[in-house]
Amino acid sequence: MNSIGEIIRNLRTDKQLPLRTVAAYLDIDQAILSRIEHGERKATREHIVKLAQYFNVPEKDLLITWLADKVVYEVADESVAFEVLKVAEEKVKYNTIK
Amino acid sequence: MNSIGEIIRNLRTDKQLPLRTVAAYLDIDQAILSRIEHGERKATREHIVKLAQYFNVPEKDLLITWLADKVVYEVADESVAFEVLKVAEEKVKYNTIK
DNA sequence: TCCGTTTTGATATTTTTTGGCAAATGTACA
DNA sequence: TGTACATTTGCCAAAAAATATCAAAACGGA
Repeated sequence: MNSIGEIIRNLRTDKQLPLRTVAAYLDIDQAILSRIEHGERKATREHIVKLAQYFNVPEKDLLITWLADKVVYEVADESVAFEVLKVAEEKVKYNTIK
Repeated sequence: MNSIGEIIRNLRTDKQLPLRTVAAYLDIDQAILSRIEHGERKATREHIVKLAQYFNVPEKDLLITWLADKVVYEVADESVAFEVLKVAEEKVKYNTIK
């Protein structure tokens, strides 16, 4: 169960690219990309989209992981985390029907 | 499937209390409470805790609804919303084991 | 040790969140 | 309609959080 940061790092290191190169492509400081890979910063949606293109992986997959991480971040440290997600699911279902 | 705002409003109107009174208890402007009830503002965790005490309802229930709304807000408008929540669930499970 | 890469600290900047005030609007009722 | 009270809304200010930048420190292989 990899975090979005771990996935990005794997994609990058598999191609043996330095932070500098990928960061340049994203037009951000390499320090930021380093922090994103470590989960200390959140990537933006644009970053995710660009990375999917850059590494030629399905954008959808990357977006799902990215969003899931954001959701987990919201409920982390909550003892009721699981219940919250269940309720959220019902709400999403309900909203899509309407 | 009521939103946290609707629940708060129901609790308040059931007791026939004006915004002013409840807002004073929360130590916020009544305008803010009005917006919270309409979902235009997010309540803080403290607000939720105080409201549970004030209306004598289980804090846990209110917190779950509050958090679920926040989660739904994160993934709303996402076609992959449901998948995101499923992935988030697995991540939460995985984290609690660790 | 040297060199390229990565991480981290300090700080600046921007964005988001939160709140307050006052005016406008709504509502019930004499 | 007029009045009293409740609610909503627009606009702005303050506080908090997120984000970016730079430079220096730390790391790791040759």
